[in-house]
Amino acid sequence: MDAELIAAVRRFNRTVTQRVGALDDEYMARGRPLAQARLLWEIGPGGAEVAALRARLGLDSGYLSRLLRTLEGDGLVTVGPADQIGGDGRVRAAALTETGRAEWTELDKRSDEFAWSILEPLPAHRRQRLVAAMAEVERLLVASMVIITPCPPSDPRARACVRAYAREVARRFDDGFDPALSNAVHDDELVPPAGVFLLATLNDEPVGCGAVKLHRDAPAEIKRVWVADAVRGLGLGRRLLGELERYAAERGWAAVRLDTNRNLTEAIALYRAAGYREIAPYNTEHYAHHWFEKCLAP
Amino acid sequence: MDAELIAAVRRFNRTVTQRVGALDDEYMARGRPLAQARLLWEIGPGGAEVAALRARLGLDSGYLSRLLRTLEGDGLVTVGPADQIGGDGRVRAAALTETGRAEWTELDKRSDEFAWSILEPLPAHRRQRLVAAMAEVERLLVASMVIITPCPPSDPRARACVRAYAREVARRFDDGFDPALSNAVHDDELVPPAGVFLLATLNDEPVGCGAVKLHRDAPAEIKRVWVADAVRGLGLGRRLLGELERYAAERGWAAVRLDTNRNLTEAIALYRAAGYREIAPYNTEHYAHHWFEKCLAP
DNA sequence: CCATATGTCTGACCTTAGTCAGGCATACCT
DNA sequence: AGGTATGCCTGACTAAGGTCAGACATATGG
Repeated sequence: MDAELIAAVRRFNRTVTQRVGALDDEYMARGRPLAQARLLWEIGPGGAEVAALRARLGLDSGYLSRLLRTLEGDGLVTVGPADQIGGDGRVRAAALTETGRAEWTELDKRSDEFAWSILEPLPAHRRQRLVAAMAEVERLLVASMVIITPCPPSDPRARACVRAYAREVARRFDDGFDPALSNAVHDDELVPPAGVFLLATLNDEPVGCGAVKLHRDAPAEIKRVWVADAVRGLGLGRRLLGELERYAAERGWAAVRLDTNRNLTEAIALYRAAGYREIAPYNTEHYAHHWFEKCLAP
Repeated sequence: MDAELIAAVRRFNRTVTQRVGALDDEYMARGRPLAQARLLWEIGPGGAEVAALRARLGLDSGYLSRLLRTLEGDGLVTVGPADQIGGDGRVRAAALTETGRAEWTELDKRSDEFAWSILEPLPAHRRQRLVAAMAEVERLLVASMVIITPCPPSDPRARACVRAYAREVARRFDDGFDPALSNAVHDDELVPPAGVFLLATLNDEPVGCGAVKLHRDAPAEIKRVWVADAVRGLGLGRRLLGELERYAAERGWAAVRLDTNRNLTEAIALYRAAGYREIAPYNTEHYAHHWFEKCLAP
């Protein structure tokens, strides 16, 4: 059965990604070297910083620089200091010239044409089905591309997640969210062996997090489970929860618990579905309305 | 609305074909140049003729030859005369050596691993959904990659289709199929301006056909609509029928008709669904039980 | 103000992918 | 038998993609 699933994925990789990918590249390139076309596309009408381009395209710094010089030579692009107020004087940004913008528009048009060439031979109802299936594949692949790793809570990406988490609860709690009123969590409580902070990333972008504190002589406590809007509904919350539970269980904790606010309804549903049962308050968290516990025994 | 469909296809191309395709290549290559890895894979444990490899991989004859020399030099492949009985002495075939077979097995394993790395992060029900959606995308993309073009009926690919058609009806008619008992169709009746033969190909492989005779002072007549097993259920029959009707309509014919055997139930269903109505016999075809006609007025 | 890190750039270099023209042997046609 | 087509091969060549070591200017931390 697993073998069948694997065979299906392989068939898909072969016929879809290889063939469609190659055709897409051809459409994109239109005579120009592919790397240049991709770069031009990535710069886009709004321009982009050189470092961002390097990260997005995964290119060597020297190689990218050379590609930019070529596009500059062809009059498609200008590279200059990225004059953001108070910005770093070393950082430079690429922008499209008039010609470059025209070229970009042409690429955009060709990309549309290619997409249409896939849809066009099909009757309307099959088009709908194809698009629906593509969207499903895309969503699930994105879900499978999310990577969860332990990460120090002081890491900038971890901080960004926690800030996003705070912003969200401030928006959703009935009375906003004032960190001073809430039980604080210190960084060192989320660093082994006291606990752990897990970061979820998609293409190196942080998209979710979760933490667990391993209390001495008490159940472990789960904190700060958060999932970015863009990747909700993909089961990431469930995965984070599972990883946190596993972390505690492997280190000998027999139960985990957590508190939550009544407005976080999806979170509450998630906890129930994951086998948590509601218990009496075990702390005095100002913003909590529900307390849950789950037994980790095997 | 069309724009939305196009946007969805573009998103799919970008995240799925680009990203997964690139990863797949990386897995495949494992240090070796990608072209070599692909070639090794394509040769396979059973070996392959050089010409077949060239066709499948779309490589230049000189380039392929050089790649084979490299693999030979690495002790992975042997190239020798393709000793099929009574075969062409110029044709040569590549086969894997012991080492080559081991390498091939390794590639196979890695391909499995890659597929599993996509499935693994997902819970079982999402895995099922992903595989189902992939299969759907694959089927519909295959459908959209079939190309229909006019083709002389004497073309070897056209002949192959007609032979496959004859084999199939011989198998399915109650009393077999003896061409001598059936109304013959001459090649020149299916060449413009007397008529046309349409060939459907998928990656240059013939996968279906259909023809129409433009009778003087009578409705056009559709013949030999056939679709290969591998691509049934993708709407190709309907597409062929549509193209044939269009061909006749554009040249001024107001109706098309055709005859068929009672055992070809899907064909009969197709004709009815496409707007054909059953009429009285208009010929004395020995194998026909039903006669259909469709009005082409706009 | 110094030492060190970072962002971008240039020059030198290499591999891979691919094209093209012609060569040689075998097959096919008349 | 001779002429032409075909299948595979070699040699010569080019472009594209990519790596690496520094150079240079601007931050950043003490």
